[in-house]
Amino acid sequence: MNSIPSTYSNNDLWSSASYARRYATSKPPYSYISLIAHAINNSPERMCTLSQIYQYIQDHYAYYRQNQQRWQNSIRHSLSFNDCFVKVPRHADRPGKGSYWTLHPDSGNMFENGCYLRRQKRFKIKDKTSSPPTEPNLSIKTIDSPTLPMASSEQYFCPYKTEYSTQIYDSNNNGLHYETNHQYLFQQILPTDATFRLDNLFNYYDQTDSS
DNA sequence: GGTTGTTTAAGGGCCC
DNA sequence: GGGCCCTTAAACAACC
Repeated sequence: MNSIPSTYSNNDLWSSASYARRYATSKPPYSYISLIAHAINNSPERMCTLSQIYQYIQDHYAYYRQNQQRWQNSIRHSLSFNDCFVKVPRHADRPGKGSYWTLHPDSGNMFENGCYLRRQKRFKIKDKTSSPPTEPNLSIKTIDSPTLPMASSEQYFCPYKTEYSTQIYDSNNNGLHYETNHQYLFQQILPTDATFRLDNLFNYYDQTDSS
């Protein structure tokens, strides 16, 4: 990885065409986890499909327009392997391939030490079957729904799907029977939420391909 | 058949 | 040195 010359400020870093050409194809100093997180955070609904994550990374970093099979496999592995990424089922109104991916609300700022290549500590969910975690700046909304509602004006996070049985009396058939239902718990992100902002640090790299 | 998602394994690098 | 994190590769299943 080529280092950034100290003679350049962030503002004029990419104003040099030759510099941009030289560094646009070098590997960005971010781990796949930070790239995925940034793609998610920069999406309007703070959730992305896998293909949207691919697209975001390729759009912003020329380096990832090559050897796609290699890094895309790594992206998929990162999404599955890391608890900080949560899979969100597609809404029935939005048919298509693959689920949406979002950040676990408790993952917070995983790169608060300023290093985007290696986290201080990997985020892990202690007990995946327990109730959703809470944070002071989050409010919990409980919605009875078999599918995930996609609200455009509100941000929903973290679909904790639970299954429960309801006792139903049907006089026409055999009386009592049980019906299995699903319920989702959502964490709604309030406007004051400011977790995981990588914007500043990503700024100069985001400009690489606009040249 | 291609894409998506999961899992396992190995190797390199960083930190205590 | 050991533990942890990250990357890469690969195999496989499920889905569209």
